Amino acid sequence: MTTTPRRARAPRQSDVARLAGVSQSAVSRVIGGDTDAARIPEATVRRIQEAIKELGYVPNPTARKLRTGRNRLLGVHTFEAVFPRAREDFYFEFLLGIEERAEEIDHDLVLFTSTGGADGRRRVYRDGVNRLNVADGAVLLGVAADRAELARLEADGYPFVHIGRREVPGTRITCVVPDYESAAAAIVDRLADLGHTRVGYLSAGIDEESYADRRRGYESAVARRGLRDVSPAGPPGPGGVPDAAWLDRVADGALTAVVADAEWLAHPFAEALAARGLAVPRDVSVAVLEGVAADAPVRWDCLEIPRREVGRVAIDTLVGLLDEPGRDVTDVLVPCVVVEGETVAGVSEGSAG
Amino acid sequence: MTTTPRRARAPRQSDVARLAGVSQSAVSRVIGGDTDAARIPEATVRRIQEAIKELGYVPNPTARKLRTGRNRLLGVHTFEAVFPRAREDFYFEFLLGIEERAEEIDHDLVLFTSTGGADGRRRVYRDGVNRLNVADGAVLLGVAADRAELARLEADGYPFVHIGRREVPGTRITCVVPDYESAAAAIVDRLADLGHTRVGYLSAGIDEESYADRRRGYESAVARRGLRDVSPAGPPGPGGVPDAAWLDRVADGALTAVVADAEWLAHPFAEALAARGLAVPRDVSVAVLEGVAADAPVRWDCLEIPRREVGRVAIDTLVGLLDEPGRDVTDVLVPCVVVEGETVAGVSEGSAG
DNA sequence: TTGAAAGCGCTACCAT
DNA sequence: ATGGTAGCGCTTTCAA
Repeated sequence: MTTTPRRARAPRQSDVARLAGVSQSAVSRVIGGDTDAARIPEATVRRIQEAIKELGYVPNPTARKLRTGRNRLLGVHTFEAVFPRAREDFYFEFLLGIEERAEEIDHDLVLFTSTGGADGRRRVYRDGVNRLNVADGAVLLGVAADRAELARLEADGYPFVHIGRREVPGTRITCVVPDYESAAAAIVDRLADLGHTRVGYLSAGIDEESYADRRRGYESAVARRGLRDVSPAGPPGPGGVPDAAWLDRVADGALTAVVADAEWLAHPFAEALAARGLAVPRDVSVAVLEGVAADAPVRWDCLEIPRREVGRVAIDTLVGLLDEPGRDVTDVLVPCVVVEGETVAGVSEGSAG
Repeated sequence: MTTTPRRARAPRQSDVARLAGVSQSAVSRVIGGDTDAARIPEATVRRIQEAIKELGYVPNPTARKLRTGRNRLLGVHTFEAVFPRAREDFYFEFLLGIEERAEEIDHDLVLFTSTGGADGRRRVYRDGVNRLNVADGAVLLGVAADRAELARLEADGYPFVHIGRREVPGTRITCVVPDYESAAAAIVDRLADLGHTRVGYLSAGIDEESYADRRRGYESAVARRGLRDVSPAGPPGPGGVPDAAWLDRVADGALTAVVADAEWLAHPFAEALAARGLAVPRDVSVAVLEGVAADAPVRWDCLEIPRREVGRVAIDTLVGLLDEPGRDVTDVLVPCVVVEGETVAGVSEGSAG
């Protein structure tokens, strides 16, 4: 048995060319499948392919990338968590969609993992080096995206898309986002269809784009349907309990339906109602504007956030950006599904007014 | 406000050089920190750094890699599973160690994710292309490592280490492995120290290197300490229940201690003993040659597999390979800790003999 | 139909 | 101390 020397130099196109008795460019063309443009005779192609096989030649992706700017590598950068850990549920479905779609379109994925700061937050730029640059472009995700880094990436002309809306003043970044606005509006429409005319919005008070989207959808639908908005004035107290004065008004029949932008607001609200002798959905309907685990204690009417689809769309959007660098896409919306649960009902006679 | 043209060409060293009024190689030297070798005056260095800042220059890792063969990118390839899922995941602790160490030595990690086959198994080679090639080297893991791929990688001279021993005939692959052999021997030594002279080995019958390691450690220690080996003849029946005839001999006092190479063998064994009126560890001591969850129903005497440390060592070994391509490392052993539980005791008087 | 050669951005050698 | 330049492996234009 011949002992292969360890760490032998990898064969290059020129080696293949020499063995096949052709020029290096011929080899390149055969590998690139360019046999149409410059018709290479069957026989030559075969000779080259044999040489490739004999030498065990594999193209060098680095050289390819340097030359063409592409290497069919897409980066994925998450701004927090080491390997998907605490937020594993949050990321997981997105990642599945990303992977699934990348593979369908024959791209490889590169997951950038290293943190970079002692704070555990992940950075794109380390010592001024854009680590993502080895990939053709990247999908970024993370609730705590660093806006300065996004802005810099954008200024550097690095192609990327962000999952979740992120607005950075003076910058147009391409985002792929669940369409919370339409979903919130659809829920209000449903309430209106069921006869509700006085509704309220329970806000967690989170200052983030996706929550603004929900609120906007709610407000536009309330206006469009001519409903009366009877939302509490301020943010909830600790534990998500709403303002007591407002609760008393609700107990007096000030509204018949409430929309909460987080599940953890709905629970204390329902309990506060119960304490006042009201029941959900008999007296007040409640809908939640986010996804709720299937095994949750209460089957809230809620949203289903199409995480997987968002991941897939992110890949397609990114590749679109790569193929057409001129394009200026900003938001790509992915529809949410409204899930009917057990907490929304028609207006009961007693509370109609 | 000036509108930056989207997707502007990234600045190169030559741009910096022009702006600073120096040659491109001077720029390269400043960036490479080579100011010692070829003393560049303070003033020049500063001018160059200003130009770098003004232009927002960042080095191109692809070009770097093409030139030097290194880009401080280490690949991680897992042969199965999509994204590392839960904490309990087989991979998780290894990955933590890998990430931790890579970061300490200022390398970035690239997680190769895409499957490649319809079977869901991950491949290194796809259409003959070694996808790992963008990284300087890689750590591979996976219980179902494809030996053919390992052999090919090795033949191609690609630098990699494998976590867990994998033997491929005719090939010397570098493995980082928990030292099961020593650990198994240490456990037997402890049993011998406690007065046990007749012992048995419960094998799950898994045909894998790490199980062979355990058995070897057991057998060498048994021989060295002059113990009598009273192991069951064949593999366990369904459910891990050992051969009944052998159990009867155990009930007759044929041995006083047993070592199991999997936790799921220890349970049915203990139950079978109980059915025959024997107790663990009163009559028979039992040790498990693998890690056991801290919250397991029985606190077995067992091993603690240093997964995190294995990950760290894998990185160091890999980088060692990169720095000294000539070296021919094969197995790197990482010590296991023997965890004392409640299932091993000294030989009781009644069963001594 | 095929080959020669330029050049992607960088590092390092060899001049000055 | 600094600059010119070769060349990493590849794709692609231009000539032959």
